Amino acid sequence: MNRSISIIIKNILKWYTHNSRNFPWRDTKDPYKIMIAEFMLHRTRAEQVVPVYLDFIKKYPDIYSLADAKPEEVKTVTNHLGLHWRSKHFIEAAKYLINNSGGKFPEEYNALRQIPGVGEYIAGAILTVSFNKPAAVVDSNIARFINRFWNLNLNGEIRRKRKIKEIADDLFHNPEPGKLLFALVDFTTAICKPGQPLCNECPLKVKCLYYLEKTNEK
DNA sequence: AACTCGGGGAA
DNA sequence: TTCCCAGAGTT
Repeated sequence: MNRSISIIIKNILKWYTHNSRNFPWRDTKDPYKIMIAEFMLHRTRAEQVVPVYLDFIKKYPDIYSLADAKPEEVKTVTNHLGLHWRSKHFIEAAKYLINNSGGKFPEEYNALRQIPGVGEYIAGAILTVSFNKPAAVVDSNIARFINRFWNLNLNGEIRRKRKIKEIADDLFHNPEPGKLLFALVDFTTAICKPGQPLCNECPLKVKCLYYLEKTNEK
């Protein structure tokens, strides 16, 4: 691990101890609950997901109760959150896990990706949060942070580009990858946010190439 | 690589 | 009013 990576992790985790947000899916390592939360969090504000998530978990506390659910009742989730194509993933994922892995979540990336609706991000979230395994987890916020901090100057769907994934791989190769994910998401929502980032409040600015370039141009 | 999906809060 | 949110599937 190179030196700047370890400094970033240290500072982000330190920032997180004073600035963490509380969400119900952060109180658990249950991969089922992590998956449900992440299904709901697709392009959707976390605050908007909270009541829907709590209601859903109360109604379907585990894989088996969800597998027996009525599709029209599960659809109330996307009635509230939009992106209706997601609604089929809930029951399909539960049935897939029961039929293919005895109702248990696999603990490796390629196997997780076979679950309906589980893409690169959710697979990584489950690995890091539930199983404490290193895996690159790149959402739009983390991609933006990486793009800025190393001044990569990438455009378009930067989240899926190789350079971003390589750096994310280094970042998440640490003892607390799940905690780092939550910390990075909060940090990139509050400080290194889209539009104008709050560089004055950023604990990483002295190392950030975006900040250094910006301040040099003045 | 580019496009689409969507209700809803924030600017 | 516009913008865009803890992405994934498809073309």
